Amino acid sequence: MSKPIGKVKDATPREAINSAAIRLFGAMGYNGTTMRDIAQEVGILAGSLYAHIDSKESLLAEIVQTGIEPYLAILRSLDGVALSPTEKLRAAIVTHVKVVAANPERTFVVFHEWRFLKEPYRAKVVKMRRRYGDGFTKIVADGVACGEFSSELVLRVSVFGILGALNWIPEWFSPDGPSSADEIGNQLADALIGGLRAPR
Amino acid sequence: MSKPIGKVKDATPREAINSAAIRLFGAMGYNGTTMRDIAQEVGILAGSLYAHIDSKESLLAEIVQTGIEPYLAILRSLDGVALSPTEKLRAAIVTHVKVVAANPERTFVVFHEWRFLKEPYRAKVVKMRRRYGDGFTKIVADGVACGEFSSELVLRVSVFGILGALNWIPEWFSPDGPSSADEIGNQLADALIGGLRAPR
DNA sequence: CCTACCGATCGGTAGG
DNA sequence: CCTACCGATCGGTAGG
Repeated sequence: MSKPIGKVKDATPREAINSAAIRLFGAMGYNGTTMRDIAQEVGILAGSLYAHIDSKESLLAEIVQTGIEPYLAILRSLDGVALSPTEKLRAAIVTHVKVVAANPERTFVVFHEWRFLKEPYRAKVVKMRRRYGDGFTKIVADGVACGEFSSELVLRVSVFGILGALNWIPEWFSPDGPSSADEIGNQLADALIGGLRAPR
Repeated sequence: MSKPIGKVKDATPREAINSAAIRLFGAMGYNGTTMRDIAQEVGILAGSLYAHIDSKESLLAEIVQTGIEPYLAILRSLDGVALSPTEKLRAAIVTHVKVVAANPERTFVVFHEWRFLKEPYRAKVVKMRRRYGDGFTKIVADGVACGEFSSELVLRVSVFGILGALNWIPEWFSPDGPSSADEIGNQLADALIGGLRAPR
């Protein structure tokens, strides 16, 4: 009945190292994971890792960059498609969740550990993240006032949606930004409560 | 014109250590910060820190626990108050954002670094986090189908709200959970797109 | 709060 | 992929 937790499809040593690193970076953080931890998970000695990778940081960089790719692919697949902004936004959200679900651990590393990359890598990742945010911005901007709306309340997801939006605030909030905390709070409340309204 | 970045109100050595640790844990992560980093920021030597704190981990624990407190206070202040669920949810969201704005760095540490705490501390923090989530759940459950709805679109905040909800998914998603990725995606889309609907 | 230091462990390498 | 090891740095302590 218990699922065979698997490195099942780690065909190459490099793949085994990648998936071990994803697991460990996710569970203990990049800086909390040692090369010896990774080596043990793979079943080799620490020094032997360097036959397959250049450095710990390049390993993280590869995981993060490859991990963002499918998200950027979502936007590419929707670009120029004949859908209303509402339909596009729904498609982007639904597909995003599917990509998360296909590999939650990798995604966790992508969104939490990228910031420990140093400069050659960091700039590249920052650009990719910005491109993703810009894609959503464009869809929303395109559809400021069109389409239909229907809300089916589902408690669990709604609450996680609210908490996600709230807990993400420290990632983008700036005291020097254009909106006060009060304005932001009310705008978020509008956006999030809107989704909870029962259809009449 | 440049603001005086200040440890201005670090009256005691312990307060200076706390605020230095908050800055550094936020910028470089708990495991990426050394006691020597903190000591340097405070202006003393590493060993001298231990005249004021017990350990690196207890320092993080104190920051995280104290940092969650004002969030739990939001729920306490709303408990038993005569407001509709819609009003309560708005109040909770708005106040949450104000607490973030009052100390974004501390909040960043609270939501990102708590997971590096080990067991005596960790259980306590997990319980506090759960209590906060439960508070929102109760408000939402209380108001499943009542109140009015009005949406004022503000691009920036809406997009960050959407990305926050999405980027938070890996924190709670489980392949063994009650909903498929597709169900979750559509429920999130309902909730988030609802807030973008132009009022008619 | 400093001097002086500790055992442990880190990322990484040379040379097979 | 292993043996054997490196310089650096880690969290923390003893004794003032």
